[in-house]
Amino acid sequence: MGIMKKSYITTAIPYVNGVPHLGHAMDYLLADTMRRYLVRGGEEVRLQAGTDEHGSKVFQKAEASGVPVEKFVDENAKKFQDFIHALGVEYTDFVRTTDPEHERRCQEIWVKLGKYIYKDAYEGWYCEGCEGFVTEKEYEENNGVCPDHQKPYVRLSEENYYLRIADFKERMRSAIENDEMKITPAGRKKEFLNLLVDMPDVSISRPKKQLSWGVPVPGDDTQVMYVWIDALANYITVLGYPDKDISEWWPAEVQVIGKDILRFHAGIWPAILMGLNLPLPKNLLTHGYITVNGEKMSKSVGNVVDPRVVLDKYGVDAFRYYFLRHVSTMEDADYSDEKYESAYNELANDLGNLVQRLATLCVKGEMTGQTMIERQRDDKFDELMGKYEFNVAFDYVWAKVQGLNKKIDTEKPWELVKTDPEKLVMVLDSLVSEILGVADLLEVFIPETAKKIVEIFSAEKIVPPETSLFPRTR
RNA sequence: CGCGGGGUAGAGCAGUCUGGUAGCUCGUUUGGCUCAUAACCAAAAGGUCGUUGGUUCAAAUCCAACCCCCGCAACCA
Repeated sequence: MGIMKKSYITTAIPYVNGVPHLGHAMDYLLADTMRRYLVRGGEEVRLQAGTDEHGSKVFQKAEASGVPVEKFVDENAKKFQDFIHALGVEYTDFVRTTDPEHERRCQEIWVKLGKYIYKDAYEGWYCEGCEGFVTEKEYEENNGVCPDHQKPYVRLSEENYYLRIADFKERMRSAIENDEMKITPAGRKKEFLNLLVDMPDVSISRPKKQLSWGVPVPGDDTQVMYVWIDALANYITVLGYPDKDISEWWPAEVQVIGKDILRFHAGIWPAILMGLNLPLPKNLLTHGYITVNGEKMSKSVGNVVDPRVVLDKYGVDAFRYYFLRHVSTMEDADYSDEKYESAYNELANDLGNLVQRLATLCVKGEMTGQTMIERQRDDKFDELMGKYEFNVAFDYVWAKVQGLNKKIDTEKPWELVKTDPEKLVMVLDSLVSEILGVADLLEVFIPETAKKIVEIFSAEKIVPPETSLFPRTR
């Protein structure tokens, strides 16, 4: 056996301003599915997760709730960690941007990027009440007066540090075009390449008086890092950069992101990496949004679905089943309670019932369990997983589940019990071996259930589970 | 003339890049089965593929024009 191949997978780090969201769940599920798939193929995989904890919004929110900001972010980081665990997602590394090690490493990265950073003035409309700038569009919509403070905006200019994106544009474009850094799906790649043409240099700091809760800019007491370097660098600081040689793990095999943050991960992040002379990630896997009953989730409409509530409804594997099979890996997709329930019924009817009936038949045939001796290669499955079409791959596995139900009907083992005990054993033997093969594939998507199936059909004596895998709810 | 996504069976979708008998899941109807969770299996019904025109032996697919729906300020992934 040679040395195990090593792969690194990352998830976007959520801003701890809010609570876990269905979008975060997609990040974690996709990354975890890929991780399980690679591990199944014999690779050693590190999966990063983390939280983005700086910024004035977090600071203000902590103040408003009367909690010290350190405690506030501790509590919120914990919420996300609990959530990730509840999803059955197993990360190997967790990074918090307020971790002193991360902060120190960010400062070192800033220094290394020195020659691509310059200072310039930002000029815009500013509200003295909000202590913040507004966009030109907001200015026009509010007719030049801040609606919160009834004060007219003033034209103000402030000093910011900028990262010179222009220096890297050409290399970024070619890396994306020739899939050196592959953006999936292809449509988003095109979309971003268009966007890249006009991409301006990016402001990477704020005056300290405006943004106190953040990483100080090295060598300038008056400035604090704005989100970009602080947040994006997490992917490598968690590996130990720049203290450690990270070439074992970096470049990442895949970085999972939502479609809204593609521009930062395809535009700013590669600039940082190039500035540090580090290779670009091999893949950016971009997923869509989840809508609810066909509508965009929004706090003001009040239709935000709390994933933790959904999770509690039928358990973690039902959740994973829905969001990995019935939600397109890359495109937007819809959630509704009705659809969720109907998906649960599929689990119960197709898979739960299959396990139940096959185990019962095995009792009649007095079957002993099998251990899987050799994993079968499955080219079709590998092809789909390789394209990150997880939902299609899941469909493909599900067809195997349905195929087993068909096979039982065709072979009629319950008749063989009376007529042909020898053939019965043969038939059941092959069914057991096939269901173990299916369970092996299912482990990638619904690990808890897969494990139960393996336990049942590899036991010394096969018996149906005491409680069915997915009990009916109505 | 802003940008993007979409319009295929009652519902949700695939197929469009690379033209060749229109497919999947759910639902509906009928039948089968009784090992199983009112499950499972089989068969059937159901579509002028948004509209119009063009290219072609052949168009859901390629080309052109048009119509309709949904996103694109902020909270928010």
